[in-house]
Amino acid sequence: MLSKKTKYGLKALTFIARQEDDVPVQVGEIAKGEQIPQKFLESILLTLRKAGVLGSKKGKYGGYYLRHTPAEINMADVMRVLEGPIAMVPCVSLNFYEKCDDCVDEQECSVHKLMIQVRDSNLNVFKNTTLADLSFSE
Amino acid sequence: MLSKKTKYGLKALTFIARQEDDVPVQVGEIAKGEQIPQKFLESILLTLRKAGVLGSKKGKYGGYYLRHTPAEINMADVMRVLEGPIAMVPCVSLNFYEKCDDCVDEQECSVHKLMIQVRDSNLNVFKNTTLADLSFSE
DNA sequence: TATTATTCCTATCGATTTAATAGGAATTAC
DNA sequence: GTAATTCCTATTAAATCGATAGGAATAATA
Repeated sequence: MLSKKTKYGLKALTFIARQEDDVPVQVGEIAKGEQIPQKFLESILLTLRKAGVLGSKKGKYGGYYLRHTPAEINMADVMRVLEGPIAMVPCVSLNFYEKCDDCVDEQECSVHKLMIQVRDSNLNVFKNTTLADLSFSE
Repeated sequence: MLSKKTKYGLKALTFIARQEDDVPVQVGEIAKGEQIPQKFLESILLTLRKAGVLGSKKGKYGGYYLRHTPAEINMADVMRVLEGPIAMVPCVSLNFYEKCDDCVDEQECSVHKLMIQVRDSNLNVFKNTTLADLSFSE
């Protein structure tokens, strides 16, 4: 299951990407527009900012803005920030690899074999989908 | 993350598929061979039996066996039994569709767009991978 | 028929994760 | 100096996960 955190995060990014103006978008505005609990959204946007996806302006009339153009923001990066590793098991993760305790021969492990394929297939989707693809009708 | 339930279930299926003989395989044997808590494995194999993937023989010298040949068992079916719906959100699930509460226009929803692609890509992998692919070296 | 070994079933438990809330500090525009 | 906003930390309630416990039902075999 996709976490609410990721769902909200994606919606918020889309909301910001769809803004015409160049002024920062406020959390309250996004929360209202996308039906997201404001305090929860605050923490999510904070995470995205710390990861370098969003920038922020503090104080009155502050808010969040994209650090790059929507077409430059790919879902592999975003998903890693919001949802964690793309691989379903650590033993096939490119960025967070960990050996299984139990597994004797990784190459012979059926789970490993299957999850390698799932990882590749998902990575392909995420890498080739940008925030622009999600934000604008084609 | 892949649940332990699914991981153990896949390993157990592979273990059974690799058996030469035609005699039922006992839970204890699989648990020992694959380092899986026996009681936990019991409940998993029960689930697989109720779903029609495995058959069982009760009583002394009983155990579990595949209801079909490994080449006939595809991962889409197995994953749905063990891990639940393949889609990451109900609004893109083919077998368990549910409308989002919040979402006004499904076609315009960024999450929807992305998750459709993920579903298709995963489904493609799962449908085209059989237990035989996972169980035997090529 | 008694014994033994196995699947089958239900219930429970502890730990972890998730989703959300609370309260206020720090910062900035005006 | 005031109002509005992001930023930070802590807490909580509910759900899920992984595992365990105990025993009923069933079947082989001596």
